[in-house]
Amino acid sequence: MAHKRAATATNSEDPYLQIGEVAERTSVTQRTLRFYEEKGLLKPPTRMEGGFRLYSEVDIQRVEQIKRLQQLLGFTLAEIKEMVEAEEVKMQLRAEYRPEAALSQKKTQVLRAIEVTEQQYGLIRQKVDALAEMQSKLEERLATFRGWLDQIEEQQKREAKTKKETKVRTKAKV
Amino acid sequence: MAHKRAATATNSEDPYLQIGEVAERTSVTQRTLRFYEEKGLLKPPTRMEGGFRLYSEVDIQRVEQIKRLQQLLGFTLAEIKEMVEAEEVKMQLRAEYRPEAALSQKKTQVLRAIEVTEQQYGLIRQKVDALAEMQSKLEERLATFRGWLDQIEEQQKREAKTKKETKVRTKAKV
DNA sequence: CTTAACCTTGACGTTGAGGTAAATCATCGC
DNA sequence: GCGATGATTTACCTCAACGTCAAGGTTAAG
Repeated sequence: MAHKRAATATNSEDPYLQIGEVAERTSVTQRTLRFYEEKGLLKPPTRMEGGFRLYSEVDIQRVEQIKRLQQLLGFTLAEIKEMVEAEEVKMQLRAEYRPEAALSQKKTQVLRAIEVTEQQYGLIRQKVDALAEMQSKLEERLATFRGWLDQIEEQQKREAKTKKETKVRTKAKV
Repeated sequence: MAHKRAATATNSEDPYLQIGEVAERTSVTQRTLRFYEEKGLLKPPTRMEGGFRLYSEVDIQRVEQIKRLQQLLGFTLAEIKEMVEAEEVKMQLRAEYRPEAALSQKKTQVLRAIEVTEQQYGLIRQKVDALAEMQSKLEERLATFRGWLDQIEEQQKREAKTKKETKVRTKAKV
């Protein structure tokens, strides 16, 4: 909390971030960041002479992506690593996309990228489908419950009017 | 594999299943079944005198539900336990839904069930939304890649015709 | 009755995803 | 140059979600 070391450690171009800042901004611990690096989920960041890690905005994006994949979608870190590597392939592709390269070679790269992306797409679709099904089941349930509730409330009204005993007939498939 | 003990252990009404059968049919290990029981995810099944567990079809359904929640949605067993307990509430509700009960009491129960279900619904919606976003991003990507591919292929055709050197201009936002 | 195939409980092992602690080095403000 | 704060590594700890023996009881077939 004390002496805020400027976000830019070397006063060069990009605002480089130290591990503490990154941890704070992404809400993961420093340990986790090092762990991800260890496991190949984050590429080893540049360092300053002292050995301190210097992260970029891109790294932050990646951490956030990892968190989403993990928390919302339940991927394991191993799976995420694969996806991240695929991402890497795409990035490389983009970086190396120079007209000078042989066309056939570029074609191969693009094809590869398409393949990888399609695979990811398939995975996500599967999950979406499964979720959609659960969702509709829950909707059905809710409808049933609400129906019951209506009947009960109507029944209550009627009961308030006539003190006579009445039988409720509200049995439905849940 | 040898002497197939009949699926019905006691020759009473329902076809009760032993743990081995259940394991096979649900593709989880016996250990996992006992583990789930230990953790309260499966209610303790009935036993025969020897102590052998006797499962019902309902138990199988539940195991499959657990698997879906776990694998497709990345819920932890603890979370699943909560959901399963909520499910239990609903089942109880259904079972106890007799006209004899006080109306106000029934109303409370139904309200509770609705609340629980709505919470689950919200959880699922969150995930669906997040997934939908990733999905559309991937679609965008695929479109971009396919565009590149088209350009490359056209380029190749042109190159085949004229041996003249040509510069490709295909830089897009990924 | 024996025996193979199941089942029981229990205890310890493993893997994934980190947390915590200790000892040392680096930086910054002064 | 000093001291506080923060970073680095190394090492061990934890919790979840099972796997894997171990030691013995149960059941059906022959």
